[in-house]
Amino acid sequence: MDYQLLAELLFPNVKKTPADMEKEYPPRNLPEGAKVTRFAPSPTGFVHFGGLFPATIAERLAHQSGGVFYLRIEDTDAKREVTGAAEGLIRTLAHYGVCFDEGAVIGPEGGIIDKGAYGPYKQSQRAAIYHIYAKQLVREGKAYPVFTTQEELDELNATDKKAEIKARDWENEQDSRREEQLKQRAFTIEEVKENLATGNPFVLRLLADGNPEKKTNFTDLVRGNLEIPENDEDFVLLKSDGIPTYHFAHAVDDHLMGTTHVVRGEEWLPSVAKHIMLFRYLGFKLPKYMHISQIMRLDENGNKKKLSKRDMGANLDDYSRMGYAPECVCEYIMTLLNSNYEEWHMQNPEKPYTDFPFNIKKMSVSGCLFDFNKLNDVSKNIISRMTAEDVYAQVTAWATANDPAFGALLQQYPKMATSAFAIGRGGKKPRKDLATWADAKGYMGFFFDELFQVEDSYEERFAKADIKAALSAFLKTYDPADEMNVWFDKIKAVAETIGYAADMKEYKANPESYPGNVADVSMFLRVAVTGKLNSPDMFAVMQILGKDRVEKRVRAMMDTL
RNA sequence: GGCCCCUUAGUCAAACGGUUAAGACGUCGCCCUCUCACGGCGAAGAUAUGGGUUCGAUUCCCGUAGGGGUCACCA
Repeated sequence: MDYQLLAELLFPNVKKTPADMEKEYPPRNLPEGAKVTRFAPSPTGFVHFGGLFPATIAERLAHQSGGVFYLRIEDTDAKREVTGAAEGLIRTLAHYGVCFDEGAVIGPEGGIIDKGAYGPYKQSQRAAIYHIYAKQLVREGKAYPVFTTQEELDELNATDKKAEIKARDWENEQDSRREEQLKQRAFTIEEVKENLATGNPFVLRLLADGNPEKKTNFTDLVRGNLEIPENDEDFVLLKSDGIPTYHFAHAVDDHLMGTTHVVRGEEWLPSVAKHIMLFRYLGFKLPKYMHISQIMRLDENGNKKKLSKRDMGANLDDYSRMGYAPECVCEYIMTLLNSNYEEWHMQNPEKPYTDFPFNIKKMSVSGCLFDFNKLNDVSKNIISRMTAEDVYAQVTAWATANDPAFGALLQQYPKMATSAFAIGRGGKKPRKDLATWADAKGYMGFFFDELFQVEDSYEERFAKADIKAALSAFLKTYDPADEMNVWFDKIKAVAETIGYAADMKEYKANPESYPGNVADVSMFLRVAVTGKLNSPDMFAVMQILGKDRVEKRVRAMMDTL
């Protein structure tokens, strides 16, 4: 077989050589030890929560080492591409603090443009580059074409690949596949000419020289030394539309763009043998690989399952909608990525997570389960350390987008709302009431007359007459100018006037001697004023609500008794 | 089904041959307390399993089971 001729027949328009490309993409001028990493999503929809893991790791590795972190859009499958997905993806990642030094960015008029000298960063714009290497492989007898007629191709495209794969008979597949492969390898130049003349499309396949009985050693930075069988599959390099598959694009792009560390999901682990072979065929240096475990969820049988598209919390944007602050999600991810993060954070509570010395060696190999409890805990801690002004601003921004009526109230009464958020804030032991901005409404919505309603009711063991008497007595002595101690002494006095214990210790010593105590009286007031059995400090609440509101609500409650 | 990866409490995880097997979240109890939240103290709760190697195994090796991934002209 004349491979030189074959290469010319297949790629008549390709004039450049790999050597030309090396000149166009010179090695990066970076300090010793600097890592070049990338995030390379395909624009098929939203950013998956699981995608934030490799993205965060890649970002940390690059920026901690003084290297480069870039974004490459892997849009090689036109069928699955969703318009606008790439832009959405960039925006979402930026929201989570994942920012790129180079690569695809949103242009001034929208759309994706390039930034950096190693582009284009959209694979659909790199077809000519891939063809240079494809031609080279053909020339060296390492790749060959397989033709199909247009009708066959249409038929192929019409089938549901996913369903087809599921229905496959794996047990008997092996031999027939091998046979088919050998048949496809045997062809003549004349046949190629004929096919080209009739305009039949072809895919370019790699001529695999591996023996799956033999194992290659491979070192993964998180998983350690692995033994993997050599590749013997003539996998597709170029699809019939001339666009490369992931494998081929990965090799060419990561080589040309100077990627030193490939961070990707563990679903790529079985493909590593293919990549090792491809890099060898192309004469490229193999980058270092890190295969990250998937994030899991629990299915209805209690088994771990990959967090998939449909699942709650799979879409990163869901967290914004649920009212989680991005830094809370990021910090939660850090706790999963490096288990010593929490310890570090306790010692450095004021430092941002980007100051944490992220360490590959501390990464866990097994896939972890998503835990909302932990996220909420992390989140409550972060929010508890924010100022009331910040909380007000964030809650207002969230509510304006997600709960407009509530948002409008927050904007209408900024002072009252901020004061409400200030209760128990600051100091060594701040309250931890909010895990999400969405929690705010339930926590302090009662401050607004527009939202106030009596949600909880009194226990039946309390005589309505007692409650009414207590509320009435309270109104007689209530003075908003009182200090807290004076205020509370008055509550105690109210308790006494209706025969309830004013002193809790005394009450606990002889609970049977009293129908109730001062805590119960406080509860009568609390329900009247906040509509709930639980609320922040009553004194602070009344201070913020003001005399008119307090009295109005207490009177309204008395009318219902 | 083949191949690959994984396996310490409900969850996330320390312990890189010798510990009473850390810690955090969650759960429960007690204390503080005008409720809740916070905080303090405490409790329950784990090395999947069977064999080796070793004076000694959570740790090393082999088998078994379970879980996950993958086997496209998808990434």
